[in-house]
Amino acid sequence: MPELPEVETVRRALEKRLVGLKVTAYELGRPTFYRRPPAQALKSLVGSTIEAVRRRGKYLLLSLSGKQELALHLGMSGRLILAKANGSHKPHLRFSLFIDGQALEFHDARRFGRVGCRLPELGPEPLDAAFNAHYLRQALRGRKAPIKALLMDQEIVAGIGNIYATEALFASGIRPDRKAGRLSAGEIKRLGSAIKKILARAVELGGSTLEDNAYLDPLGQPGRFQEVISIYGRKTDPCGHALKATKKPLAGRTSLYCPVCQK
DNA sequence: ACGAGTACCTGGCAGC
DNA sequence: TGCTGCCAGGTACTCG
Repeated sequence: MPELPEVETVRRALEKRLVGLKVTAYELGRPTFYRRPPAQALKSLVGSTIEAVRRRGKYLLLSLSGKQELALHLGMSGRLILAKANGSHKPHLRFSLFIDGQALEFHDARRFGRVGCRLPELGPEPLDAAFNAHYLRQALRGRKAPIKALLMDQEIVAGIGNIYATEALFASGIRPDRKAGRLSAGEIKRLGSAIKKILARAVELGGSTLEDNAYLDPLGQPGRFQEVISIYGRKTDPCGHALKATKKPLAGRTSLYCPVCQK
């Protein structure tokens, strides 16, 4: 599932291959009713040059000449693929941008992705200095929601989803259903550092590609963070303890933890 | 303001 | 084997 490390990996690949090139055409995939890509927004890009590829949280931003910007969210199954410009016609292709002999294709089986969307309010980037123990303490103060739900709240910190929230809580020894406002200063400090460490490592390894292959980079390469994942999608933790799921889902998500290592 | 719950979509898989 | 039904996920919405 694309979270910050996966989107950042996509960003780097596109930046390397697309900056300075011109959009020559676009094409919509098979018509759909649910979240149809806005043809107008794509059309207005034709003739513009890609000046930068940026990222904010899980959003990818194509900055083009003429102050144009196209925001993309991959949802859970969205995939950006760089292909030869003759264009493929896979069933889940939603649109293609033709860029100097290449095609940038947006495929999205489950159609949770968004194109040409406006960015919502987003909290700090977790790898920036502004995201630190002090900030996190302020943000969690008095909150009664489970800590995992707040880690996945994009207004508190941008870019974390189920995989990295699960891993960060395991690494800092905190149960996902603890009330956020009840964490000690020490726990918050550990949690903040764990988030930074895990996300930075995941970016280095090119993100996580789980068994379902939901995520592949624009050249079709899988990430390697799944090789060092401690508990997400596993049955036992690295010590061999059987993992448990919380009784209630948190923020609507099943939540895995180690009943021995997480307090 | 906050927390909980739900709809949206569809491939894949468990269970019959 | 073939079917049904449920689950996964992020966001935006509603409701209390």
